[in-house]
Amino acid sequence: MLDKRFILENSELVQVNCTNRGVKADVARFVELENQSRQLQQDVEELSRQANVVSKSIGKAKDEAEREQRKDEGRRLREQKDAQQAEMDRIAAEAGAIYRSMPNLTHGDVPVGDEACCVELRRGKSQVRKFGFPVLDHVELAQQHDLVDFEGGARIAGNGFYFLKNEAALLELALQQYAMQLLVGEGFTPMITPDLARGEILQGIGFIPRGPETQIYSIENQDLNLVATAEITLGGLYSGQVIDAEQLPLKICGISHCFRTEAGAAGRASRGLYRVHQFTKIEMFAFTLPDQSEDMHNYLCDLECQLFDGLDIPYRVIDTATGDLGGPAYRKFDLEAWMPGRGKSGEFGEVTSASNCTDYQARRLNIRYKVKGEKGTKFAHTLNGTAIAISRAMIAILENGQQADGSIVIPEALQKWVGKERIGGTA
RNA sequence: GGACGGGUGGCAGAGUGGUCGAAUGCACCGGUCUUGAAAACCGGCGUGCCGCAAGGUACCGGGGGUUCGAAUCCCUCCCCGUCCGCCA
Repeated sequence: MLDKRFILENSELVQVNCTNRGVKADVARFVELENQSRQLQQDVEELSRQANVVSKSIGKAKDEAEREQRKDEGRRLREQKDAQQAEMDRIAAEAGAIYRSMPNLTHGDVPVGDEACCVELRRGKSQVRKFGFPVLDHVELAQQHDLVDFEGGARIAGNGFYFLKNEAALLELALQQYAMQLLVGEGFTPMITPDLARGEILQGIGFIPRGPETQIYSIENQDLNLVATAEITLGGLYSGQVIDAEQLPLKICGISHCFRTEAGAAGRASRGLYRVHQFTKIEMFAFTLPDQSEDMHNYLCDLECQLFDGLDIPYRVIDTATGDLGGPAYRKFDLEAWMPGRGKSGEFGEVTSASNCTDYQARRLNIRYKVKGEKGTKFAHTLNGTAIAISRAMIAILENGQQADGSIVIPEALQKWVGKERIGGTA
């Protein structure tokens, strides 16, 4: 959420930002309602004050008659207050709906426009390979080497679920180790998080549990939801907390399973492991002071590059355009890995994303920091970035590693955990 | 899952219907004393919102209720502890 005072003082700017980001929010209407609500708030407080004065005088009343008369007066004042309050609540509810729909502000360098306007910032170290043989996609490779059981997954949980098998199962664990080791070395606190979270936490991060549009699986009869990312649990971990400023920036990385209904998504682009209902993800999360978040954002992106360079996977980094940004993000960098088997002759496919959410999530989740010796508290900045989303990384590894003899070379960095250099072949 | 006991400021902990945003201690900040430090003493010290300010208002785990008035009484949910049951 944005700072309300900022919206009131910069309503045109906020309206333009909403438009750029493809959000229909009537900022002028919000300002009108907010001003009305504030006026009513003052009236309510004045009536409360009067009623409080009356209440306090009752204890000191000299006789029963006076007490009764004061009680009547108090009752009358509280009734007036309640009426004003009801009016205020009604207006505040309408204002709140608009307020909650407003996306975060946007970094000045972010390209304005839709997906086509996204800007490529850089490329990874590894070059896109030229294959001297017919390229297979990861589904075919997995079938050849018995790595993924899609039919079994469908039988027990439905389309979009799968069993990782043989080297693929070992690859998942290897990728977890690989990412966690690197991040721990960078000073991140490693965590394994709950896979379920309360609705309130999901909403604070910016997800909408339940309802017709939801991407979230929910537990029946309980306020629990399967998480779509560890961003939810890691960000939620500090909800309602006040952090000492000296402790910032705070860097944590967490492994969770991620569950997504992916309603409406289908087709060749989501074949195989690309768009699934469950996968494992290692996520980076950071809490920072406001003036640290931009550097942290670049740092998280650098780490993602380091991770994929270390796997010898070609990729490009994209500065996501305004129309493609989610509500909480101030700026978002995506890593798109080269997937040789994707599309007609290979395509880039999103494997990670790093977002700077500035104080947008912190305001919703009430995550603040306090500077020693200074009065009051301020909202921290939050950032999140994918370290490794296993299923997508798996696609890139299998497809980029395939050889003319049908074997698949395992990236050197993972070999010690998988226990071999290649999958299949004569070696 | 069942029974009981709890949830109060950074921490500990008093407060069971009004004079309570809340005693006291510790921690923290400023000062006196001291060559310096410690100790001692003096003063300050929660958060949000409205307001230039004075001040007002709200907040004692969350939500709702009773009452002129709720940290205090009632309902409900969440969490923590102890015991019992079950169990990787």
